[in-house]
Amino acid sequence: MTNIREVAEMAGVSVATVSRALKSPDIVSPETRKRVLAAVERSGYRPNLTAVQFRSQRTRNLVVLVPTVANTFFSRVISGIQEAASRRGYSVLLCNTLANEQAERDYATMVSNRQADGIIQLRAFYPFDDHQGIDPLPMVNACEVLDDAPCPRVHLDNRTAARVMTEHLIQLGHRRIGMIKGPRLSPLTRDRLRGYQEALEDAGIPPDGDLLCPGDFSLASGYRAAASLLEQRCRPTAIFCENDEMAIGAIKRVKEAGLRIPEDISVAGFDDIPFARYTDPPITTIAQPAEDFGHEAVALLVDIIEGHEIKRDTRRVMPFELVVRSSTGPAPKQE
Amino acid sequence: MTNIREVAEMAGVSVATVSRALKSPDIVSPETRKRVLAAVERSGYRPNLTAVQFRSQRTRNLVVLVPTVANTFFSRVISGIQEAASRRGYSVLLCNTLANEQAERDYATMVSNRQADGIIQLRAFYPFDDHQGIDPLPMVNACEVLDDAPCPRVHLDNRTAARVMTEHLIQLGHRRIGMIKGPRLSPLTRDRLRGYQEALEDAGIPPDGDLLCPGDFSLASGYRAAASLLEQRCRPTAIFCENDEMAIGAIKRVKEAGLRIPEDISVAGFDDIPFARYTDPPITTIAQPAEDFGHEAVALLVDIIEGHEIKRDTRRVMPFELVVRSSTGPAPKQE
DNA sequence: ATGAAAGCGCTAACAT
DNA sequence: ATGTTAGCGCTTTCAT
Repeated sequence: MTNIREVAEMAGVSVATVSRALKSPDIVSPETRKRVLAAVERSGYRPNLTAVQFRSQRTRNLVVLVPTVANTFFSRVISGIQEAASRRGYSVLLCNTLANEQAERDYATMVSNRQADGIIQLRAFYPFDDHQGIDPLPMVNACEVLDDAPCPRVHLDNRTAARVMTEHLIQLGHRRIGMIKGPRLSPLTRDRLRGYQEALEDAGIPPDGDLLCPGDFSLASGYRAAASLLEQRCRPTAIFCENDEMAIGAIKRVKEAGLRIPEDISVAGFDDIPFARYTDPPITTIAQPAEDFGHEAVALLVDIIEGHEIKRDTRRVMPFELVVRSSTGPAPKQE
Repeated sequence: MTNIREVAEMAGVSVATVSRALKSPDIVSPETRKRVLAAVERSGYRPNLTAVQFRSQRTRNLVVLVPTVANTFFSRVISGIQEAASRRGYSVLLCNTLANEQAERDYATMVSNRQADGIIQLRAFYPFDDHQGIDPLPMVNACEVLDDAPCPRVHLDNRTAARVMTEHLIQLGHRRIGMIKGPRLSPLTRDRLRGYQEALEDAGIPPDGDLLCPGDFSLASGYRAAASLLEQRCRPTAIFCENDEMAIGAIKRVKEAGLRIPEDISVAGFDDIPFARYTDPPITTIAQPAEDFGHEAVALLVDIIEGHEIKRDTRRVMPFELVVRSSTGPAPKQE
């Protein structure tokens, strides 16, 4: 493997000149530059990136912590992150953490180990044991955000979005609206639940704990939760699921019970994943600008890394959109 | 940020001893080791990974080129890769290439730049401009493989799998079997097509080009292709899709045409993604051990990196399984 | 515009 | 068992 010294010898210049010809071509005379470039070409020289990173104390790598890449919403966010990162000259190290806190901490050490310049966490967990002497902390929290993260956040107004969906259902005449929730401890679940409760309250509908079912964002959990909702003596006429996967699971269960959607029961989702318009019936859901979450997160993180003043409590609240399809309809007449 | 010298001073030893106490604790006296560890603890010292990598000429990073992480099959492969890699002490740099050859070449330079020790390519494209002096080439090609890749391969016997699926359909009495193909130039598409054709031939069914529809593995392309298949004056009684996403698209279109599945027309997929059992009806498909593709690829790649003798033409052919659900059924009676 | 040289933090060969 | 030291390849002062 050719190194910079060999190129310098070939071109008859010093290593410093080779370095300059490559990094800041304008401060090198055109003629010298040409000779250097020729030598680079001829020798097949490639700068040793580990040496560059070591020397310059910058890796131009970004660590992204994602609970699971096997999720159509996150994979869109990731695409957005990669696009924005490469536009700014950064590579991304994608880490599938399966929501494992230890794995997240381990990956976060890549930053304190200088293997990466910053970190984007897509889950509500703070992976640094402490600041480890790094300040400002090169981290951005996006999608599912921590209430007290010591770093900028990019997120949806989940409360309002859930409220809008619930109001849509109420407007259709539903009064018994079941909810299939996400994981217990997630702030996202808490906010969506709050929005749902507020909408009910505003409409004067008394809350009913029996209508709340736990889920974990998986297809199977939606299926199971729907089963328990349908068993109730006075079953809901609508089910609001905290994501589309669970809505798909719920739809399957509802159909197996011989009920029609939306005539007998409405089902709503959240996220607007590509599959949502291919189900039977297509799912009414909340669309989020997934790629833009990635763009924003990268923009903020790179600003931090490059030393721009970014306040710790910066927030970007992304817009959402209610997408009405045919899985929701008027509440059935009272029997 | 503390460095090794400061730790050495704190512990009253040389930097070499600190390095040894951390890397090979057994060759350092217990007492010294204790003092070093205490100093490390007290100072919050973390080895500078870029320095370690630079010095040791090894990064313990693996580059993974994936056409799109937004794919339930690939994301399982990725999970398998990450699991196997971390078990062996490697990190993975996941690169979403969107099947862009230039992006793949760019990422491949991370290996020649020594930012990574090896590369796993999940697509049938060879991303190195030449061997760039590296030999044996630290690359493994998995999932969709190149016929003439100069490196080990991990793949399915796509031809046989497609043949098995087609035979399943033929056994159900189908004679007009449409096929929704993947992208034109993919070897995977070619092999699955071949298996389909062979099964027809064996059954004495003459080939009919009109039954072949192009697709691109997306939901939308399955929908479109099914539309064109249904328009034919003598439409197929079964449609075999080269992946489950296209099958889901096709199912939607078939239902919109007022046809019942499988009574009027059967639809089969490939991959057995999680959604496949949640569609209405659930999809008959070919299951692949996605995570195992990742495990195998990592095992081979690490062997190459660590200098074990691995033949260039090594192949691992992974098993598949026909999963019969209810989207396929007996061919309708002739009218 | 160019060169000489220091040094980033670490590992490993060599010396003790 | 421990210390001394060279040097990995590069960038970047500081001279010229």
